[in-house]
Amino acid sequence: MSESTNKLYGTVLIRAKEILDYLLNSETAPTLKEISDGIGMTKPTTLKILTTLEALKFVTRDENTKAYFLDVSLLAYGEKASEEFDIRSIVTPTLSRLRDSTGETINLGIVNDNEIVLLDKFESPQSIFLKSRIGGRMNMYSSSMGKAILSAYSDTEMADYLDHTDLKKVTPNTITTSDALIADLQTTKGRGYSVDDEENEVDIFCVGFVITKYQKIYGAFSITAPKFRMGSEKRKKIVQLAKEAQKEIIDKI
Amino acid sequence: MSESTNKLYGTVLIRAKEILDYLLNSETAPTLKEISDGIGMTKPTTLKILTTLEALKFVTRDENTKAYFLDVSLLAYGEKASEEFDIRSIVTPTLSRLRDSTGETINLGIVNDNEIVLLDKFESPQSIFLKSRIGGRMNMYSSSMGKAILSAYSDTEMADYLDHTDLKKVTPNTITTSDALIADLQTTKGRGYSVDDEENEVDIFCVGFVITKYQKIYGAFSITAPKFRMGSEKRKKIVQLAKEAQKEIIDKI
DNA sequence: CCTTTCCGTTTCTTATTTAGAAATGATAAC
DNA sequence: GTTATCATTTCTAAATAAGAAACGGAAAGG
Repeated sequence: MSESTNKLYGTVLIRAKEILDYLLNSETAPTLKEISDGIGMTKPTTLKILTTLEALKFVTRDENTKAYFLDVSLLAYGEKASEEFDIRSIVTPTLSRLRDSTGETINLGIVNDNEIVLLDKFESPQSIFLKSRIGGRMNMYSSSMGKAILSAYSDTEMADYLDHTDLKKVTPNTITTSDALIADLQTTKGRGYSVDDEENEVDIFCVGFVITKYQKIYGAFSITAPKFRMGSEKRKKIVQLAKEAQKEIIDKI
Repeated sequence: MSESTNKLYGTVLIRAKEILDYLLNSETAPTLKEISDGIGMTKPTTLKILTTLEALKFVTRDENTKAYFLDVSLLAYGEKASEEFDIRSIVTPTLSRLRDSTGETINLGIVNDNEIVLLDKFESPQSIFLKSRIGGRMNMYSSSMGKAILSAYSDTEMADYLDHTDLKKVTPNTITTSDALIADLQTTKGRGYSVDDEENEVDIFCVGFVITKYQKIYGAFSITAPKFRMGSEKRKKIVQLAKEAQKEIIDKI
């Protein structure tokens, strides 16, 4: 999974990223000690990096509790980055209507570094899963958006993907062998959409649709719901609506 | 405007941020030379930092053109950061309805480091301004959201704000003296909303409403439109709708 | 009210890392 | 096929970083 073991320039930069990632994955704002313990750096070093990160507006510190958290200044970078792939402006009206017509949550994702990055979501009024966050990542092999995209991959691309990926179990239903995955993708291709039946998260059922035109893969969208709300009648209806949405989107590209 | 001139730790980190900012403000993906010239660093140093940033998934490089751009991985940090101020979940349904009832673009902003950061926007179907981007920043003194918030500041807070801010002209209409600004804020307070009459961007007229409860200021929202669509009749109607939205939001906090 | 403990912060010095001039490749332009 | 332009590598003096240790200050415990 890694090629060049050349030592990287910018030790401080690498450590700073470790800190940012630690903050990203913290439920509550951590203190210096928590951070330095958490990543195994000494307190002085951690403090110095944090102080600089604060001066650069990457993190903020609560003066009272002395706890650190990510600064909203970071928003700008991510938004700019996602503009490059501006599927969003094309896709938003359609997916927003699809949310209304299905009553379920719609996700929009793109591939980044062999994973799916959640680019946008259109939440159903009845949903209260905050599990996923814009910018969040998930496996391709265990998610409906990922499998929708994989089903559009060439053999070479697929081989390369498998080469760089461990099919680790995420839930009891996760597909963990290349053969099973390839078979599933074959079915997906025939059916025109992918199915994630509690493979990424227990109790959650998704169907995924790839956004592709003239061989180019732009991304995928999915409809997510708790399994009990995805009986076969409902699912049939949702798939129907989603296929129309997919067609509409592809026409607009 | 700066207090401690203590030298900062983490030279590379500071330079890395310069590069990220350069990418943030580039219209098109720049090459190594453009970046190094643009920020006045030597090519070897710039290249080394960029290589590390690429390894850390902060930037991506187009293999063909060798141009760099920000990586979507950055999305996650900003989104996490903005969760801290989760006005958004409270405010979204109301503002989205306000967009529909007014037919104009609604912005949601918070204060960060004496500036307004655009946290979300609800775009009118008829709008094609891409001027503003989520995460983008604007002056408090020249924007309706900023002035709405300033009008809720105490005298001490206001003095501190003025102390840290240069009232620079952004457009011919920008307010550039403390006295004029204070007078405008007085009017704003009486009226219950702020007005930005081409003070931040020519041809653009906005009204701004602060979101505050029990002395705490959560943020502000604004309605933005090209000036020709903001005649006094329309404006009256919009203000009416917005005041209802403001009330509804504050009740939900 | 004193003692202890627990963090955050500062100091200091060796070891590591960096910065950039110069040289070298690679590619495109002429 | 020569030149120009940009990307990349090499190398080493000079700048920076890392962490042990000591310090400070606030809160907890007796």
